[in-house]
Amino acid sequence: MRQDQIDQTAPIARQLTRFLRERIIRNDLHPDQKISESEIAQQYDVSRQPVREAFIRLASEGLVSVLPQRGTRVSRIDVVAVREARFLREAVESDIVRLLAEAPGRADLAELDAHIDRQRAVAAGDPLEFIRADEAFHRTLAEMGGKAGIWRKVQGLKAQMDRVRVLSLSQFPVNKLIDQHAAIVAGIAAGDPARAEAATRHHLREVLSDLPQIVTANPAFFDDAPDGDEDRTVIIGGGE
Amino acid sequence: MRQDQIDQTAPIARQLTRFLRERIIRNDLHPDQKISESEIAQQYDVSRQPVREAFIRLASEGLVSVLPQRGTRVSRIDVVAVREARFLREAVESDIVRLLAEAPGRADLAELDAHIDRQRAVAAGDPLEFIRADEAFHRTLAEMGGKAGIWRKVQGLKAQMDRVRVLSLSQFPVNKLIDQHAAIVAGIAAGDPARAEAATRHHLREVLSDLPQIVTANPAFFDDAPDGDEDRTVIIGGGE
DNA sequence: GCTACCATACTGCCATACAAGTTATCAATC
DNA sequence: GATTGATAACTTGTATGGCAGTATGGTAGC
Repeated sequence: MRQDQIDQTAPIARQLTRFLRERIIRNDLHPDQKISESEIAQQYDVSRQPVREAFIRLASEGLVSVLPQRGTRVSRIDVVAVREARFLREAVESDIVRLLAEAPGRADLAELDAHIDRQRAVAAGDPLEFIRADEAFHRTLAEMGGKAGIWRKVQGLKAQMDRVRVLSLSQFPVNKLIDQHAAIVAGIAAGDPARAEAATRHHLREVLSDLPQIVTANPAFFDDAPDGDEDRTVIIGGGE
Repeated sequence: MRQDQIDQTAPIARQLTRFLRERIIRNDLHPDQKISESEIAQQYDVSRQPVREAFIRLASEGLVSVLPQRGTRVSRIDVVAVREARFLREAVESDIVRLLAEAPGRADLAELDAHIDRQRAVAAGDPLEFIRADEAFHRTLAEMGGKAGIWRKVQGLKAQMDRVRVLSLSQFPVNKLIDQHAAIVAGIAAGDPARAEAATRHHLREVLSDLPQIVTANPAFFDDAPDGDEDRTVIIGGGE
């Protein structure tokens, strides 16, 4: 059914982390679903250990929560984290775009146009495919701006955001989003930092504009009082 | 030498995570220092497995970086992450303080005063002790504001910030910081949200004001191009 | 003296086995 | 029928052994 296959030569735990993360985001593993180490291990025909390590990584991203001796379950979507991720993206990406607009030679406009063409091509097809194209577009911007490092940092938080996007796939105003992408590129091409930045902020603010409706439509998927991974309450150990 | 002792009845891996995190923050384990699973396991007289899992957690916090088949070493301090953490703290805490000032009954002023008294008591002693008191103060604010959940989320990022604070301990203008704390409490007590918020922002902006000097004074501790934990470059797996 | 090579001593990674705690099941008892 | 208690079937946690890949030191060959 799935085509995610383990490559025995590469580190298994990290592959599993990627696979499971994707399955959670695309809602193949849905919130509150219980997943056990042995169950997943059997599915991928590996031992329990790498699965366990993947769980630890996913737990630190807030995608699953492990209850000692009781089980592991997929976390609900943390609305607060989603808003934070969106906020962070806006801060980072608007900065990047401004940079690109200020130094015209830096951005490969032809490549950006190609990205937009691709988005239009898949707009009518599989929504997941569009999200991938969208992802590639934004990542390319970050790379051109020389901010690939920061981009990767944001990704961890972005996973929560992507889960929401998958949920809202059906009512996705895809063409509008593509037009907004085009507007960003146009701002860069014109060498107009203010315009490019404004277009980016506008775009990212609109992406989750329908978050409240999605939450009320799928209450079981969201959580208002999420439980963190472990105890970080005291960074510098108590002395008394 | 150390008093951090493993409690065999509680989950070992999580205890180790806490111990090692503290040792990194307090610079007992310094940047670029190589640490191996077996070495740490021997120190705490446990098996390698929980150590390994602690490493994974610390890696996802950016405190160590594991190089497959090569070794694990303490990460340098990521200046970008430090700034981000400070920024996030300002956003969260100024919001919390404003909330407390708006609803006067909410904050236990006596407890806050007690915190400040404690800070003055330890101001001249062990600098680490002051950081703990400071930490407790800010955490209490978050709890009173009912934002303990968000607070814990920020903690993960804050670890990087704390490392810097430990480095700058000697030249810490401790009394000034305490006065700023008092100003925040005064704002809350007066029921003046704007004043309380301003005091908070001013305080948090000053905490790392000497970051540049610290960086130039200890260049070996900081890194400009940190390497993330693992590959998060593609959230939704490539399809082409 | 310099380079290429090989043995050795590491490293992190994975599989397996065992331990300890939690939940579910079901039967005996009131 | 409702409650209680033992037991079995889970769960995650830990310990151990062996594996493959990497750095290191020394040595043979040039």
